[in-house]
Amino acid sequence: MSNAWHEEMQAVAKSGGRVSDRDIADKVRHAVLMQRLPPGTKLPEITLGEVFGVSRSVVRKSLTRLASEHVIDQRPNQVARVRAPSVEETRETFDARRLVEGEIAAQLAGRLSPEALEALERQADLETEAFRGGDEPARIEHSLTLHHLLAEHSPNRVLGGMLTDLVLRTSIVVALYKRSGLASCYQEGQHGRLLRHLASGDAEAARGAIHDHLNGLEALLDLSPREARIDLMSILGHTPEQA
Amino acid sequence: MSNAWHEEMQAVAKSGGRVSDRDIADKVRHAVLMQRLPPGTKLPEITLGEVFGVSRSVVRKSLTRLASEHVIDQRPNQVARVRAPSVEETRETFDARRLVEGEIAAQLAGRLSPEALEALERQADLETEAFRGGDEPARIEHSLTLHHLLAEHSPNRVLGGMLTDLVLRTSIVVALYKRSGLASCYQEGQHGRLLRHLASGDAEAARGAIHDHLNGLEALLDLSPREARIDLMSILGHTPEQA
DNA sequence: TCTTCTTTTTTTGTATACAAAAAAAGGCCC
DNA sequence: GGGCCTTTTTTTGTATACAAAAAAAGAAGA
Repeated sequence: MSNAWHEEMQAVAKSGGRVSDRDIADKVRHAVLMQRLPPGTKLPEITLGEVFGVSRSVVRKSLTRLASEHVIDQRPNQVARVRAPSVEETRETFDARRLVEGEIAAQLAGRLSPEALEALERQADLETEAFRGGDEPARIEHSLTLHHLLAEHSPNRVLGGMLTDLVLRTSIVVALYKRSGLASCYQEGQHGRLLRHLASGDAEAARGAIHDHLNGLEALLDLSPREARIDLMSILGHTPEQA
Repeated sequence: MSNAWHEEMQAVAKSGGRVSDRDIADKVRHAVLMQRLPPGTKLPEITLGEVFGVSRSVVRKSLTRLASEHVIDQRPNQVARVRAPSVEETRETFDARRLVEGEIAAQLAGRLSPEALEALERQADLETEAFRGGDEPARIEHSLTLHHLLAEHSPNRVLGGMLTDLVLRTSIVVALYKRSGLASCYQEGQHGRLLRHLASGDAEAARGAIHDHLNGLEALLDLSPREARIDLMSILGHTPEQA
């Protein structure tokens, strides 16, 4: 294991107390989201267990969980690796999320309690603040929370669960394919516009706001010729961060 | 463990050779789908292991898998049980499936290869045959296969995966809430109509066919006052098939 | 007879040991 | 130097043992 990886994992491990499989999954997921564990990174059970101070049994459960969330790849008799979604899958993920989140926004329009709306607005404000302050990790967190709130408030819990999954998967591919020069994916006023339509109760306008928001986000990605590079990377087993 | 349950599981166990976690999950899922393991049924790890001839390690993995598919409920320190989706969740599942499968059908219209179309038609014919022959389990299998084929052929693999999940969940609630007098949920000519629109390339007609098909199916269910009964059952831990 | 508390049994959570498979390293020949 | 085979090491798959929690059974009292 390389030093960088090990140190990252040490930092990621819970300071004290017992850790559950959920804790480990949370930490690893977050590290992937924050691009501290790049695609292809190996996640051996023993190492993970040592870092978090638990045995393989617990680690195994968390890995299974992460695999079902499409965060890692888990093939029989092989070490789990951080997944590298292709550009094709990226487009498909956005497509699916437009459909699902658009529908949820439409269903939610005009049916949100004042408290829920206020909570959403608070998140939007926090995101803007973090952007103005140049704290991109915080901005991402706040943006994610906003969309997760949307999923939670969905009257249809099944659709809501699907959105939670899609928000995670989109975040991963955004982190992966963001144009290199780009400092932030913040889109001025977009969340505000969505919230206005949700409050006023215009379902189709809310759906449209979601579509525009996601189209804008997808447009900030570099989805051109990397395809081949990524595929070769995973096929040849070339891992960037460790031997 | 009651005799009925144990015998059912014996029957369900693979005849010979080693069994993987996937095998066990497949068998249990199928038994749930065929209503041979009613909601609330306990699935203790040791018993399952004994029946399939493997240790708890393997069983645990299969249970985790089934939980992520929403087939069973798995709470900390409690035995896994076959899930009993509420009527509310049933409606939400249908709603979600209408959205996703409708979109897939629309995207697929006019884009299916002749071979794919032929395979779909073969499944529809097999279903009709099984219905005419009065073999309901076989009819269900063929109907399921048809929708799974649709999911597989989806150009959007992410949406396809979501549909696979939703088809399973719908089947479970159909088995659970089917009106008691009803012999079959077969809907004359519906699959044929869908396939015609898929072949002719009329996207909105294909979407409409899916909507009608699912609405018709939902209408065959008894979604009235049981809500309370089911909830009490799971809350009070009253299990029908075993002590 | 019903309730409540205690004791026993069952069942899951976690760690660990050993076998099998895959990956890596080393040595060999060209 | 580069490719190929053998050996070693690493890593996962599975079974099992023991502790902790939950469920069930039993006993005592009203």
